[in-house]
Amino acid sequence: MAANSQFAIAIHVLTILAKSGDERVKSDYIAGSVNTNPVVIRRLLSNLQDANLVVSQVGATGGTSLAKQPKDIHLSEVYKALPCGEIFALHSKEPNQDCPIGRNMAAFLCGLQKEIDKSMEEKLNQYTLRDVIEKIDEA
Amino acid sequence: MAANSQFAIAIHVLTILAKSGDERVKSDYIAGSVNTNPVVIRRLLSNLQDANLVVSQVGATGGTSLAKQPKDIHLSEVYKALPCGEIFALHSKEPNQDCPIGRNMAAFLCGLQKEIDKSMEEKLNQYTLRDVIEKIDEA
DNA sequence: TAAACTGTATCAAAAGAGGTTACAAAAAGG
DNA sequence: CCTTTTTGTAACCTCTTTTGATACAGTTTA
Repeated sequence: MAANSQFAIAIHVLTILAKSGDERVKSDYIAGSVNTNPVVIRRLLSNLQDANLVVSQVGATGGTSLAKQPKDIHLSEVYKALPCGEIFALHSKEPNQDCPIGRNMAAFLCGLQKEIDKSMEEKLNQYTLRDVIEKIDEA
Repeated sequence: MAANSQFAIAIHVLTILAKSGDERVKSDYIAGSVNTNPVVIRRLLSNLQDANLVVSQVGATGGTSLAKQPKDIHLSEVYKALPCGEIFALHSKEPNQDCPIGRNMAAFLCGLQKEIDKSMEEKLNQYTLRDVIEKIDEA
């Protein structure tokens, strides 16, 4: 499949919004920087809006701006706002339940998945959008 | 996409091999427990073999067994043995290089990706195949 | 009322994963 | 040395997911 790049694009989009301060930014402009279609951006913004990270306004002079200060937007929030799947998938077909190993495998893997998710979330929680901007500015 | 479940299946397969000790196990048998096609299993075993986790033998009476003790197989090794993609993908199309944000985005994301990969690896390194077997046995 | 947006539905295109068949090569056993 | 069994791999198909694109309704401003 085309790999899921929504997290990467979300960081990009939020950085643009942060740089624009209170000014509303149009999906058309963002699409130009990200190099994709405006609808792709609006779809993504819709998710970010559901998570209260951005605010959009419809109509002429409409557009989107951040809902909070960059220092208050943790990358973990961004990740959670998106419909990303799990780190690794469980079996696509259920294992053979006649086999004692197959029978208990799913529960174990599910627990491991949760643990990894948690450690990833902790990692992403160490960074805010402000950190991202600083790193990009010094580059 | 059909999400990548190779890691999950790899753990399953290795657990079967561990339980079989020195006895060689045929891909047909493993496929039965995992509930998939033998070729899918052989493809996966090929990766595990490249990483020196298992040993296969061709020919009649052939099959596969572990290359080391379960206690010496860390889940991080299993993960690294597989051609899994990154945790999150970068932009599918390169961002607009005329935009200063787009220009520096890739480098930042790439670094973040590496950091997360590392913390995931550390997590997986805490478990060995023996731990898996113990957890499954007590279930 | 016209123009400029967002929000969404719908469809097409591209890529990846998993399943299947087929067959060469290797080993074992008569 | 021939038959059987099994791995290793290539080739192909299908299904699913993601992304890109078009279209259009609804909203806001002027």
